[in-house]
Amino acid sequence: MRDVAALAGVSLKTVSRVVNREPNVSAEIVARVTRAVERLNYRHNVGASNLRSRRTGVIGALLQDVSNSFSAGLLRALEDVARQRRHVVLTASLDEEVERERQLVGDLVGRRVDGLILMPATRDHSYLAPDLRAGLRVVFVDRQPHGIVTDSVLVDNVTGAFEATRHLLTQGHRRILHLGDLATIDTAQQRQLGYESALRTAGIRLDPDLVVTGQRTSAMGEEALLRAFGSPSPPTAVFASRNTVAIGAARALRRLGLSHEIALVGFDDFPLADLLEPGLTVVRQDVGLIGRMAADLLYARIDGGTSPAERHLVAPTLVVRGSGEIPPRA
Amino acid sequence: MRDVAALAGVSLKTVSRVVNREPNVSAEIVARVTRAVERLNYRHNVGASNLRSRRTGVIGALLQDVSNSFSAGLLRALEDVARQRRHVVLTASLDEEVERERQLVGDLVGRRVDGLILMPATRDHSYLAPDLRAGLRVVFVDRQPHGIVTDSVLVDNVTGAFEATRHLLTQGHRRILHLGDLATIDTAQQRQLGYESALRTAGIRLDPDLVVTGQRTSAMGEEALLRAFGSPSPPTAVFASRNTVAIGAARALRRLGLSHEIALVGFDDFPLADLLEPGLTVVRQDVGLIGRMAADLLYARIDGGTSPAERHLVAPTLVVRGSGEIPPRA
DNA sequence: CGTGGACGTGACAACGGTGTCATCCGCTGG
DNA sequence: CCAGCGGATGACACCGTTGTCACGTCCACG
Repeated sequence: MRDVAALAGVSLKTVSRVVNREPNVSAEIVARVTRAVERLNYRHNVGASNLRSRRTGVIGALLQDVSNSFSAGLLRALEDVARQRRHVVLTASLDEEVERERQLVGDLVGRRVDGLILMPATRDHSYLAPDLRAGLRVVFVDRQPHGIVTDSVLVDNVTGAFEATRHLLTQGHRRILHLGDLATIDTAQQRQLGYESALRTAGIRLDPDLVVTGQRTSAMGEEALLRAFGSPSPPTAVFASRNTVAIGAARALRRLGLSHEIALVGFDDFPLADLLEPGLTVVRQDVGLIGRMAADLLYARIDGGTSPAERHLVAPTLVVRGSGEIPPRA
Repeated sequence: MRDVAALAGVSLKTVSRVVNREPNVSAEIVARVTRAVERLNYRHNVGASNLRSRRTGVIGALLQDVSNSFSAGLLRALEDVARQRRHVVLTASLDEEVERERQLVGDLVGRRVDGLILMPATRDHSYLAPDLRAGLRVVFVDRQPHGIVTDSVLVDNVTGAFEATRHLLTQGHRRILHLGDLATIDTAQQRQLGYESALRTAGIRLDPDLVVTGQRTSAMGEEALLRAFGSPSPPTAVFASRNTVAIGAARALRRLGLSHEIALVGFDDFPLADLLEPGLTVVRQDVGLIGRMAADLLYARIDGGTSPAERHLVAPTLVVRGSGEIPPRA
């Protein structure tokens, strides 16, 4: 920058003005500085600039796993909102690891991100309190904040799971297997709640053998389903509480030759669910919408918004495609 | 930091030493400083630190679209390598937009990223030359650098497409529809080359009506396929040069009730391809491997490596699942 | 014709750290 | 006994910008 100033015959401050497109610089000087910038291949140092001006133009996104279609879709939506502000996004995957979340939050705060989108792996978020007090803006996505008060965008998992289960009950199913995620995860608990509540509403006693938790990967889902069908009184329908697990379940049913005999409903849509045979009936969460809402909340804070923390609940919708409409075997 | 130093009764420099875990600080002082850091909720300002120490611990990843499974998988692999260095990743999607690439590269360079992974949207990369001369490290992924010399990790698209096409020819197909991506994209050209070369090798004249380019989305692929099957002499097999397009093609075949009559091979695997009916035969690129190789190349440079630019070619593999093994109709 | 205000520009001190070097101390070895 | 050396600590300049304020010029207005 010093060189640019020298070449253009102006002061550092004037170069700064031109580079930042500040008003009240004469057209001739703008031209001279611009020429010098190009001649010298000058690259404005954003980091140094941030140091003085106290905003980095970076938002952080700590998601579950960016290679999963849910997180990836969310990231993309965040990016699109950020781009309009000429902001940029720092991402990382937490993989449900508590320690990693702590460490990455610390890192991003140290980098003075302007805001943070968090899909937490932890259950207790009070560790964020000091940073929040110091002005950190955080929006939780998909999972509730515990122990602190901050904005969040959540999916109504209870209702979604309730609807999914009721849909199966309506077809006449009475033995519905629930393949649940890690019991420590907020959303997994809520989905199980919805499942149980639907059964209760229908006057059906919960069979603990029909609830399997701790399912994460498609391989686990596949195995769990095979196991359930090895039992003396197998279920006639399956409710998988996660996209990967639903995929595993579909794969297992295929192996057993039961794709058209056993009903299956998944939580969370994914590309191609419509192309399976039968098409997979799912509860869909609108990732694009969720991402945009979260980003909008965050930017409202960044713009100085100071209203009480908001909690937005997005309603999932049941997408009927065939797999969930199979009646129980005679 | 000043406050921490005061509370601990040491100099700024000593706080800096403790925070950076430098050796040769007495255990007692480390303890005192650490206590002060905690008491004051001090957060080390990474940006300020970078200013003096000239490395940011950030790498940039400019990909095609982070919500696409290929880019997302790549990103995840990059992230994993970066994490081992305690580095962090700035990501953005280019959507094949030339101007966006220019702008984002400029932004990331301005932010002084330690290195850049680029899956370019542009065809001419000479605009990077000044930055390269100034020390920027860039590794190209999936697409070749043009007009500059730098590391790259590419997939052998010609061979992949050749194999895919030959596979169809082996089943006896003679009229193979090729659904290609934008003709401006490197990989799309190569795939078309592989397709043509396989036909030539088999002694078959290229029918220009059987080559459709400019296909990007699944909707476009679906439509293009329907159009092709509206013609008087429809193809008996389809080679789709992109995952989204293959999905669209599969959807169209389903609509036409031809899933089991017309052979289909796609380029680029995706989750669930095995669960379609019939399973989708694809040419698979190992995203995890590609990502890791790219990151390793980048870090070799960041570590000071100064060998001539390397060009790595990853061989794709044909994954046989059923859709590609359908013989032509009698 | 004097004065006040808008405009264009620059000097200077931050921003929050770290590299460099000097200083002091205790210990080793000739 | 002392030169010499390595370990622990601090002073200070500097990293590349921008906020603040001061200054000079020009013009409009009473």
